Amino acid sequence: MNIQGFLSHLPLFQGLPDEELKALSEIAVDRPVKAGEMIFSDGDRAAGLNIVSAGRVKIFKLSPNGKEQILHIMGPGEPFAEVPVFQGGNYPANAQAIETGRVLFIPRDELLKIIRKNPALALDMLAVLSKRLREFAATIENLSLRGVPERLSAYLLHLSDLAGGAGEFELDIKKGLIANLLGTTGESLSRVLGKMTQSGMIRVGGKKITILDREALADVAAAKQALD
Amino acid sequence: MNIQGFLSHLPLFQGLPDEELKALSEIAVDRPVKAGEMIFSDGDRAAGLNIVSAGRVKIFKLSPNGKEQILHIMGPGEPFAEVPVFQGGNYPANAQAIETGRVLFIPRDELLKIIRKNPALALDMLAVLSKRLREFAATIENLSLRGVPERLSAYLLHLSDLAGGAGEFELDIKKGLIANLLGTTGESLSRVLGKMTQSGMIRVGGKKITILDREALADVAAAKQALD
DNA sequence: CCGTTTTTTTGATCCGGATCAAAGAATTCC
DNA sequence: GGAATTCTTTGATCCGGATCAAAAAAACGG
Repeated sequence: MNIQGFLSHLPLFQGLPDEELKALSEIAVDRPVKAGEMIFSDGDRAAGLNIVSAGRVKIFKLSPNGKEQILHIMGPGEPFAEVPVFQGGNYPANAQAIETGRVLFIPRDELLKIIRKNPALALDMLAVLSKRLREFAATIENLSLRGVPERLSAYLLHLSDLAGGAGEFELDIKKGLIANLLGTTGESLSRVLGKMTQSGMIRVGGKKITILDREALADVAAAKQALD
Repeated sequence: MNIQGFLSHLPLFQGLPDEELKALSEIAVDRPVKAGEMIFSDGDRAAGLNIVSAGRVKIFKLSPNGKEQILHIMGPGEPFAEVPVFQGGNYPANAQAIETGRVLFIPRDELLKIIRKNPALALDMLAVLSKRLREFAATIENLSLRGVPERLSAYLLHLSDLAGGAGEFELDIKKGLIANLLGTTGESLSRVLGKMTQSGMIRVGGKKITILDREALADVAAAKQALD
């Protein structure tokens, strides 16, 4: 498919003149990635902006002993690794495809050139980074100040919201990944889901989650009510 | 003192034409804050950018039961609360003066207007936000993947670096605050400092820290060596 | 400078959640 | 569609670090 067409639909590039889009699309490279393939590693020298064009990508940190903390899971249309574009230096985390897909790459210099000429694009990028900062602040708050039950119930409520407030929805990724995203382990996640089921807040059937008592779940998320 | 002069020395506003600086300084408000005074609270509607002009300010999150996680400690010349400038909405955390000082405030609309006209300023802001994202990513990594001894030794080595690599330096803030910045408690911090002293890595005299075995401390920071 | 308040240290205990191990489900892939 | 791999659950145990309590040390204010 056509790169320029793809770029023109991204929120990030709204309002960018066609000629700039064309310039971008001519230097952009859209490469296929296989599920499990590393896209870059923490500390690698960074040369530009990446955008998921198909599939999904996880951005994560690893501990010396192999524990993983996922920072983001990016889907089609989402840019990642913006930081080194504006700061130079190297990638601050690892990126790996969790599904077979494609990743588009735009070299740093070209992008900066176009940003310098288009203040609107600069403001869009500022908004993107601001959004990431808010998400990171929430993650820090979760890790430091909240327990696993709080984080998980908030996550489930969030998924429900994404599904239009539906009482029934599918987990978007496998449970082990959710655990690493929430800063816990698969085992703990499984146990907490079990407790939520026992206390009648949810029903779990494989990847399908049914919220039975949204009120109670919200109370757990807000630490107003303990599980168990 | 003169606001325009102050602004003109900030890295953020380097290269901004005098006329723009003048415009900014005319709408900026520099107000005194007392030690312990709240500057804004999490969730407050945000109306502009803040910059510490004297003293120090802590940016932090609170848990329902009062535990505090410090996100940043900002000193003179450092901007804070940039996020809502580009995203709108409300402040994502609390800000409180930890020393008597002054805080300068620039209304959002004016700042945006000037950024739109000055791409260089936009790129500077992008670099500032990128730096914050790197710091947050490091904080998430610390909280999720590293223990208190790792975080504390890295923090001490960092302070030593700031002091030009000196083997002896002063803690810049009181120990309870360091604990909250590292995501732990005063008690735990005290115990870890005790162990580091026992094993001969450092000497502690009130706020004065002497690094006796930098090598060992670096190994603890990298989780290559356990304490105890 | 002395009494008061705030910080820091030390000790004892407790708890959430990680880890280890193994069984049970669900996917994947010829 | 059946064997193999990968995920998830469940059970038992362990450990880092929080919490509670109280003493000791510093910092502060009059």
